[in-house]
Amino acid sequence: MNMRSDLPQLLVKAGLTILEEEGAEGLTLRRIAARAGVSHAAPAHHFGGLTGLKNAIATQGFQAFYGDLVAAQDSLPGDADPFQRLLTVNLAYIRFARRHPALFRLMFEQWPTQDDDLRMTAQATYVVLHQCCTPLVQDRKRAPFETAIWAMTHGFAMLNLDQPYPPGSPVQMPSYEEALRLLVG
Amino acid sequence: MNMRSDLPQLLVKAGLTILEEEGAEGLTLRRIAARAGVSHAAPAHHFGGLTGLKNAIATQGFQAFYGDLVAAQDSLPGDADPFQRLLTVNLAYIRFARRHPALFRLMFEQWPTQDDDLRMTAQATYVVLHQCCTPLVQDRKRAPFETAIWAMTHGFAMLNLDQPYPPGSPVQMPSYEEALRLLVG
DNA sequence: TTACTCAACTTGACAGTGTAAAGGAAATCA
DNA sequence: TGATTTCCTTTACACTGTCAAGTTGAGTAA
Repeated sequence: MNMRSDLPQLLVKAGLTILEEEGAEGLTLRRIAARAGVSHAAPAHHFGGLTGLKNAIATQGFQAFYGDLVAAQDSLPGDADPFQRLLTVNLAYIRFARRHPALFRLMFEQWPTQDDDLRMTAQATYVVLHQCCTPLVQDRKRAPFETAIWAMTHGFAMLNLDQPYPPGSPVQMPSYEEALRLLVG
Repeated sequence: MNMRSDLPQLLVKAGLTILEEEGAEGLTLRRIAARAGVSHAAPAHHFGGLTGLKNAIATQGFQAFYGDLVAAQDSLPGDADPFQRLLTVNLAYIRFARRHPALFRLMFEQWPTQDDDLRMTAQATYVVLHQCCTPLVQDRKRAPFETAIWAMTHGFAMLNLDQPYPPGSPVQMPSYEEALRLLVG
């Protein structure tokens, strides 16, 4: 083990910081390395290249994402109304996207990959949504119902990424609850 | 007017071709210029820089997108079932995204911009969806209903961009009809 | 015709980018 | 001790966007 305890983790963290502060354009091997205080070739050594580092950053992003969703789920009592639980979790989904637009974009750009860590971390996130949907399925078919909810939430998040509060836009945060109600019934 | 009739249009077309053939990574001022047979600084002259050229490409993309949606709408007789009409248009939406994933991503990345051409072209696209939703609103509130449908369709398209046909994924093309049916009733 | 203007490019230079090869330094191992 | 491996640096290279300056050629006015 080297003097600095864990350079890969340090690099991922530097990448996340840059992503928040400067957006996707600033996410550069050399700038990440500079912020971590190492030479520009160090990241490539640990992650194989820019793609590998992006995958690692996306993986960490999905972990934080998962944490937010679980926290939202746990913020309600166990006997809470299933609709309120689903709404709360999905609003956390959308809020994460709005708070970390560059990271959110990166996550779902890197998502289709061979990287097993990234794929499995992303899949773990979906389980939360799946659990929230289950008690609401009722007499519907499970798969299309889940698909509809996930797609609607993800689309809502995507369309609100960079246009946070456009007055005339048909997509606005407050209307998500009504939209979800239309679907769940 | 120069010998070559319309270089800006030629550059946009070259960009679209590169986007289809090589994806977003190939979309470079210099490669676009090379494919159009001009010097590497010519694009910057006409579009002010890479951003301007990307905006122009995205605008053209939205025009093609609009054309696909209108064609889908017109493929049905005037007295067709409103649900079938909405479904047909939305499947065209999703199919466009699947056929041109890199362009689709670019379009919605450049979408939040000051470029009036791009913004207005993109907005024209939404009108098609709006029209298809109208006869299905019934006793619901219009805005959340439209939002729900658009978000679901867009999310579906996004989640199917790069994972075209994953066997186990909860998101699959055939299930969109069922998902839409859940929402429209 | 001649001189001027101006838009449409080209050329050249520059800082910044990812990647790869080679080297070094220090820890680990035999 | 000597050899090896891991971690990282240095160096080099091709490629990128942008900028400034130069070129070209067609129109315009005198």
